[in-house]
Amino acid sequence: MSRVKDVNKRAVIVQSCKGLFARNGFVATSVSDIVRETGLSVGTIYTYFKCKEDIVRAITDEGWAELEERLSALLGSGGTDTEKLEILLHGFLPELLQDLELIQILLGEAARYTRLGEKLDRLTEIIAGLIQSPERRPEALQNLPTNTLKAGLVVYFLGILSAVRICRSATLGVGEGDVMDFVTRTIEQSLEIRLRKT
Amino acid sequence: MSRVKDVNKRAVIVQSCKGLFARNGFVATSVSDIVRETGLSVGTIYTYFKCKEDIVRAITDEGWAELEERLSALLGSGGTDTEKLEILLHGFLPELLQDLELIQILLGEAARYTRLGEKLDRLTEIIAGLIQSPERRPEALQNLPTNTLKAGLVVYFLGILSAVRICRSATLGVGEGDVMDFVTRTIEQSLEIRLRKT
Amino acid sequence: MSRVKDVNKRAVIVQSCKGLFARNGFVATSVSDIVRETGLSVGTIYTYFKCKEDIVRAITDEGWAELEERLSALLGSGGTDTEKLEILLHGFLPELLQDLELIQILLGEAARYTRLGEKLDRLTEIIAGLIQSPERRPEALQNLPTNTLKAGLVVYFLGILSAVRICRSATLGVGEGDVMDFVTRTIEQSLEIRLRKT
Amino acid sequence: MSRVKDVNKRAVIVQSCKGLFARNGFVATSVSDIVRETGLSVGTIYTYFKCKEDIVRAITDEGWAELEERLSALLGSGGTDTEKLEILLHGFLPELLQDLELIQILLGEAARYTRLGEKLDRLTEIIAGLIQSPERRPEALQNLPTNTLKAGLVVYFLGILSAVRICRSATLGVGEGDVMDFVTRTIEQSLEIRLRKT
DNA sequence: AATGAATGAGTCTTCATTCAT
DNA sequence: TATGAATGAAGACTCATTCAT
Repeated sequence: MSRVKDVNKRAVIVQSCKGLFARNGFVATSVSDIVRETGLSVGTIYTYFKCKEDIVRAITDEGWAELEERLSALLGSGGTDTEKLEILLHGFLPELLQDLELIQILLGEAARYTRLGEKLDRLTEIIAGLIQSPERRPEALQNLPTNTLKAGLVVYFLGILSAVRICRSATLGVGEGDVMDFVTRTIEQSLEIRLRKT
Repeated sequence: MSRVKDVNKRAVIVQSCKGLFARNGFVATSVSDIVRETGLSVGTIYTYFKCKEDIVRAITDEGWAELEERLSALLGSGGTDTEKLEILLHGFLPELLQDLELIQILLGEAARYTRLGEKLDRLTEIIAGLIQSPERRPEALQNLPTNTLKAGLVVYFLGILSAVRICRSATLGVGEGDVMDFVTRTIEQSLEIRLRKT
Repeated sequence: MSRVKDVNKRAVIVQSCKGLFARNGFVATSVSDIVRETGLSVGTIYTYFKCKEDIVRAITDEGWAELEERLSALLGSGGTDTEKLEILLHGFLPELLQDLELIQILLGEAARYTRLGEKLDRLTEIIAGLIQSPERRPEALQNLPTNTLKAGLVVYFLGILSAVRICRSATLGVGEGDVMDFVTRTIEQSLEIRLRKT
Repeated sequence: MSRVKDVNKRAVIVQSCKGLFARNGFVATSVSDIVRETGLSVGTIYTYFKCKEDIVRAITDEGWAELEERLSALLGSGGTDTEKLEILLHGFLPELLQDLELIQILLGEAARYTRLGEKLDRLTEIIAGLIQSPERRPEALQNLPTNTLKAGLVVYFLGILSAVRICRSATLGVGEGDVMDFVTRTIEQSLEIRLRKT
């Protein structure tokens, strides 16, 4: 038997590329950058991925899948909708923001290679279901056409991610904390609930 | 006696590159793409810009300056704050969304070459001033720490732009109209005003 | 106790490569093409042959040896020279043309790796001996310097093979049947014999 | 104005590649071989040809066109058919054999990129017309079906070229002179004419 | 000012071959 | 013996930029 395909090496590639792509962009990252960063040989990169594009796809698909898993784990654990929203805000969102590299890639040029539309669709579906559940009272939300609600979720979601992304990379007079602060207030107000502080 | 640099040609380059960069990304656009699109020669491109980066910078700096000008023109014309907000929503925002190419570039990889942070700072400054003016009643807004408000504006601003951008490029179950619908409702509700329909 | 090198596997490699080399050329055929075609592993290929060149050499050497064997078998069976010529034309030549892959390789780039000269020498020797035998009458042939005769045989031989090769790969207004027709007529006429039809 | 596309450089490339392709084959010749041989830079190669294949095509198409021109020039000058055949044998054929590199390429792998079929068709058309003209007496030829005649011409043509090609590259007990000797005799005999010696 | 040929470092990818298992 | 992961040189081709004209 030959040496066996090493899960570690694949992971090293994915991990290095995540940083590289997030920092420099997908197109601007060369295979030799990847070679330098991973310490592997060119040939080895190509035994694990058949082309550069496949690496971004792996990063975003796997990253997103992990995210969705974590989300359903969090939401599947039962509890009232309010509790779930709390979990969403204080459990999921920070975790998501942790993985800014993934976001950077997802929202960057890689959008060309990733089915970002589908991914967002699935996510808004889940959250819209949660928010519009009969348990939730605010009339405003109940009467909102589903598509408008979804659009809102997308605006919020992308807005938060973009804002945090910009906060970190550009010199902006506003920080990540401010963004979270704003988000918390908005949710509390629009859903007429009170969430505990972080 | 030398001919004078031709403003037209510069404009052709800027205009063509705007489309090119928005569509294909900055790095992925080659100078020969630019040559093809403009119908000019390589040499001519380099007569007007000393390198590719300078073209993006011109696009975003000039584009943004124009945006800001338009904004102050709109807001400087007097009127109550509510009227100004209406103008913001129905005059400025659609105009901005018109120039999706600029947005695409601004939020894309070019962020590296553009001082996006500064630009956002200036914009939020203007709008925050408007919203927090004594004339506006909602306590919620009045009591909001300025930084939180600014963060909110950034979230909204980037969220709207990103959402519209994604709507157009990806297949998302939600359209541009839904986004605008959501935005209008949100402003009305949070500012406790009623805006006329588009 | 080690397993013995498997004659079958070697044959599979030779056979697959024959097709591959004939179809795509030697240089243009990659080892991974061979792996795909044979269903064997790279390592196994290298167990049976120490390099790619050795495979062409095996194909052409063994192929040619087989050809020569068949030829001497046909000619050794006795009979008049005219009968032998008939056998040559109707027995050997079609059989040879059957193996167009071998020809393709022999006349193609692989000529670099194969001692084609020697092989031709041996073949023309045999046929020249046959044609110039005292039993053959045509003065023209009898008086022909041996080298001229041999040159003629080479011209015919290569001409026929090349013509058939081209007929099959290019769109030529002339077919394999026409070539055979021509050859038969020529032999009949120059040797003043009458050969039965195919 | 910029430096003007240099016909010389194009010619240098074509000439160098002709040698390279003939000697080493098309696939086996790398662009860096071409760079080394021509003394030009990679980039320059690509300003004159958009890919490697285009170089072979240029070589074979232009080479063949030149050949055809020369042929019609020779044949168009009037004279009896016998004189024309003499010209063909002593004027055209040696000239053709001079350009062995072209032949090498034409008959080699490049056949894949070159419309060799068409080229042969045109050539045999011309010669067949010449041979079958009413002026020519030998019944044998007059009664020959045109396709058989053409096949014969192809066999002879390819046979001669291949034979000479092999003579020069391989160690064969037979030389180019023998080939020419054979060809002369064959033509004299089959056309019942007497050609002057070289 | 305008042109576009020239450049060679750099692009992604494939190659034949080796060798640990 | 059989395997196929590992390797890095080499493959064809493109790039942004320069500069002679």
